[in-house]
Amino acid sequence: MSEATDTTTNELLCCSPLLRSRLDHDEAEQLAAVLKTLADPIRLRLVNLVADAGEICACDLPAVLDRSQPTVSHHLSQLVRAGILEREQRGKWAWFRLRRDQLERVRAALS
Amino acid sequence: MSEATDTTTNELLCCSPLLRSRLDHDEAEQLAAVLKTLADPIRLRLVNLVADAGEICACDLPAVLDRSQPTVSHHLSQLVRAGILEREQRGKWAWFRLRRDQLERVRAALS
DNA sequence: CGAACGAATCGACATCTGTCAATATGTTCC
DNA sequence: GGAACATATTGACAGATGTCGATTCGTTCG
Repeated sequence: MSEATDTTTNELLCCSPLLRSRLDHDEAEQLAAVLKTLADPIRLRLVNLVADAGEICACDLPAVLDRSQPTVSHHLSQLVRAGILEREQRGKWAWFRLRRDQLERVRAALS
Repeated sequence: MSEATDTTTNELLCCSPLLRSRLDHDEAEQLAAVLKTLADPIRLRLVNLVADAGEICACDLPAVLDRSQPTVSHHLSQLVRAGILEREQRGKWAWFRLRRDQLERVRAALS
């Protein structure tokens, strides 16, 4: 494959506002799933890093986070799967950007 | 003891805005802890119920949530410990209210 | 093609979590 | 005090989760 492969972006999410409308079982499950993805210190630091830097390369992260390469890869996958990050392949490196709109949806779901 | 025992209110929380300032390890841990408390479908439904009703009695919840009394009690404890709910003893019943300010802090931490 | 390297997947493991039955604690009321 | 009832705590257990080492996959470049 060539440069700039696509942006494996999962469009999940969620949810009517927790404090303002009735939440059914499915919505509760979905919102819980997204929150669970965010509810980890390493993943929060990833979001924080990418928010600050604009984009981050997976190659730098094991050193920054003091976690093994497979562990970092696993956390990144979870964030992409939840729709919080988007992934872009550039040559042999994987770059990640924040999907601010999706994070905003989570915030809105807590209103 | 008599009526209206106090409001076992834990004042935890948290955090500087995730997208706008550097998050250190401790802040990441604290925010992750609060999010983890919210990241469960039963607990989200509890928050949703209490937001709608103003206050809820523990006595009704096992039926509403289709969970055993100990399980419901456990979830309520977690929410109180995280500062999301406040508990009030009235006679032999336990009533819970939402701490909207605390939930708002969580939302703010995701901004 | 083959070597080199970045990232994903697999397998294993310790820990955490949600759940319930059984029991204990606390409160009311006779 | 003692019966009745609401809630919390304890103990046990299955399933999920975070982690790493080893391996595989994918890409680049001699």
